[in-house]
Amino acid sequence: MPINLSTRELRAFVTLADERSFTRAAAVNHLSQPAFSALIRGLEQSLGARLFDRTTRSVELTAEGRGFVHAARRLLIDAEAACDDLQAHAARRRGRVAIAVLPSLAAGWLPPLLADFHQRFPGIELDVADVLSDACLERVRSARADFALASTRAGAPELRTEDFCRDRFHVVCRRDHPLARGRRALTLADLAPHPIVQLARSSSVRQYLEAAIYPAQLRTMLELDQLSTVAGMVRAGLGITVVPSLTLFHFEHDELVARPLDSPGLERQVFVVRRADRGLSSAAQALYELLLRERPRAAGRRRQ
Amino acid sequence: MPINLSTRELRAFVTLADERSFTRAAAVNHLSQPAFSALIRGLEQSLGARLFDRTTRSVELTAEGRGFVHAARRLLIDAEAACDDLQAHAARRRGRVAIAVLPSLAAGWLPPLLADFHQRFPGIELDVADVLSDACLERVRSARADFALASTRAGAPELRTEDFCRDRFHVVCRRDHPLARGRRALTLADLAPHPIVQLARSSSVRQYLEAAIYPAQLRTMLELDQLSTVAGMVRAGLGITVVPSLTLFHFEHDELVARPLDSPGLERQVFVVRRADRGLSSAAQALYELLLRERPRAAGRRRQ
DNA sequence: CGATCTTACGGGATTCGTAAACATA
DNA sequence: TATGTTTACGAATCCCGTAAGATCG
Repeated sequence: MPINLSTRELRAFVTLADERSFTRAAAVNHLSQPAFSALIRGLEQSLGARLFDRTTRSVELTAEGRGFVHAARRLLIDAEAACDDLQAHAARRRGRVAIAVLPSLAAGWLPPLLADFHQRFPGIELDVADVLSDACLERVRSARADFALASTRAGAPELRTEDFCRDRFHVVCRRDHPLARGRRALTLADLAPHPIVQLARSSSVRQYLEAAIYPAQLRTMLELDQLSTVAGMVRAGLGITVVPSLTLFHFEHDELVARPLDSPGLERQVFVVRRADRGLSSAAQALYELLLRERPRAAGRRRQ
Repeated sequence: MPINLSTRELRAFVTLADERSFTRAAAVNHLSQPAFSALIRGLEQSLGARLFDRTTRSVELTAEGRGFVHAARRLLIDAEAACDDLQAHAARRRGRVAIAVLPSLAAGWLPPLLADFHQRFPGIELDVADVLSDACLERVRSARADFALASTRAGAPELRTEDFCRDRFHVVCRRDHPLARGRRALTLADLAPHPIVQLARSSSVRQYLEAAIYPAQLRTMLELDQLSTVAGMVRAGLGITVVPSLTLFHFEHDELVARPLDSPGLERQVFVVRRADRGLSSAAQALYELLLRERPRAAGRRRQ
């Protein structure tokens, strides 16, 4: 049967050691003097050791009590620090949120939302992993991320997947390009005659695109690694390109026009993935709700 | 109004985090399940933060609670260590006693008593300063010693002086020396014709002796620093010596005889000196009582 | 005699355990 | 339905504050 000990008792003990008077220490602790006396007596009794040598005129720590004071002070400080820390985390004054987000979302859509979040909760550390879908899932599974925005469902049973938004593909071309005229959505057939500037085969967007239109193929004329370079090439009139709508911010330029591309199955689904067995921290929950509230609505109509 | 927190609550919290079941955790804490549930609820309420996500089928820590577990475990360990330490000190299983004792007492009378003490309280560290009287008092005043056995009263008001024992002087000579015959106490007049082997003028014994017999003087023929050397000289027949009875153990030898020396005022008083404002530690009190119980009774009759 | 700690005691809040209600897999 | 948590409630306990008692300077 282990001992019981409360911070109230420790505080009483420490103040009595400081004040060396039951009357004053009782006042400090907002107790009547007899109640305070009983509190100290109870503490001594449960500890099994005298802490004070008291006569009616003087109250002094015993040698053993003198040693215990230091431990009591430290215990009080540690306990208060632990409570403060807990409360700060619960109140989102401190904490850390780690998320894993597809690069296409992380670059254009996410930054203003993170800025908003940081302004509302300046004490929260943020950790964004802008990695591909599988890496996103792995981060959540290994608890290195609180949740993820990925383009594949999670297979593991400890992960829970929910729909987040849909990402349509768009054709981007120069304003003076034949495809720039007209308002209706384009089809794969419309693209056939035109050479296309694409991302490298290693990119997930390219892989997704090719898988979605299979067995049809696009007329690739140039492969690049960075979307911003693709934009430059398209602006220079080297060709057109096809990209997910969430990356269109790379192509916002007067000389360029984006038109939606309609094709069966050519629509990338984005998911929210989180652990099924544990809830989100208070801070993570707040970011989660913000992102869900501000999620991309209709692909292609988003404006900077 | 600072928060209150008890080890009982922390233990309940930690066991629930471990067991992940109110029923099992309640059993561990020897409480009915509803009472245990109320305990946790009260803890969450006073902390102002949810600690567990509970459904009827599962109990899991919240993210904030997960952080608090570590702090709680450490707090429990620290609190228990502090209590154990206090109890060990009170029970004299641990601790430290520092005393300051006149060299004459420290060398002969003290050792067997310290051995006895150490056997009864093997966990108590002992620190004996075998220094002269003024240094003894200084050690107590500066709290480097719990108490002291000294030959001068303390002047400082924060020190309390009490009688400890009286130390008579003895004449030591060879068994074949003229002074060895007879049983009565000797007087200064008896010593006059005989050359004397003495300690150096810097020694307190020598100073005390000369002050006590002033204006009379002894016929010093040889001065030495160590009492054991004095003993050797006396055994070799170089002369006689005069020493406090408490140092007679240096002279216990078949060839030597000790006879008390009677002279007005020639009696060294030994005092116990301790701080007036604070009590002794439990361990120091035990040693204090042992030394008082075993203090040298009648000078000169003490046997090894 | 005055200041201060301890003891005595009645009232109120807290906490406990039993029993019933409620919720999920 | 079965397991496990929460709610309801009477009883025991604990704790507080007032008042009286004891003790030392």
